[in-house]
Amino acid sequence: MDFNTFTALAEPNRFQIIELLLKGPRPVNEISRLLKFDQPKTSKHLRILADAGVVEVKPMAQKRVYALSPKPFKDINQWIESYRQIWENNFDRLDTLLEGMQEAHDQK
Amino acid sequence: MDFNTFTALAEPNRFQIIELLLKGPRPVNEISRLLKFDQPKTSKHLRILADAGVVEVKPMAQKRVYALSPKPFKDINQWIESYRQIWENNFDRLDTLLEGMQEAHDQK
DNA sequence: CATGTATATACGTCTTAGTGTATATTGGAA
DNA sequence: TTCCAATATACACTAAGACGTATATACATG
Repeated sequence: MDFNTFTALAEPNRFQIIELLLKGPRPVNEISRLLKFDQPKTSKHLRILADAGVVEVKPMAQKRVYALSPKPFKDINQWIESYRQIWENNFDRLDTLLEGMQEAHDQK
Repeated sequence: MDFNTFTALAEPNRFQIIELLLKGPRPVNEISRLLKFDQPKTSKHLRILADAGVVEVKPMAQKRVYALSPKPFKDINQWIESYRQIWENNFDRLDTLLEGMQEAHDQK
């Protein structure tokens, strides 16, 4: 799991952008207008999202249309999925807890 | 969706802690030892994780055993799930793209 | 090629967050 | 109560990142 994805999501402004782009691709000026970000701010966060592989760009004339990339969503989904049995079980694995205590004891 | 969860996950050291705790609850000294973090560093990141609701503490004598909380996993799962149809479809919604362009045009 | 529109980047500033060291707190045992 | 083990916190320092302003680049059109 690549936590650049999480880094990208962990910033409020970027999260807003992502939630907006979930409705569909948008050019920069529209993202700016709808989220009330000035243009450089929008571009900079889009750059970070693009570097993290969260969004992709399609040039359309002078405009650059940004769209979400499915990969990070699939990554997160797979990560969550791979541990599903554990967290769906509410982590109440008392046995592993005791095992942990045992290791700590051995260390002394 | 609460991106405090993402903030908690987005830091490499904390992510390591989470991956360790996925194997089962652990007391602080064991987390320190296994991840080669000094003790204050471990405690501080655990504090952040606890504040974000990602981990829970159970005092056991002098030791404090940390365990993952299922809630953030369920939250992330639900978030991903709620948009599954969109990202599984690879976001290729050209119609919404055109709709976006239209809005931009209306603005002028 | 000159101009306007759309977007990206450079730069200085400020804030946030992580780190290491030292110290405080908590609980058990002698 | 005194001592030790385990953990938490305070503080000063540093680095990363976000912001606003100014400027550069890209493309279309006349």
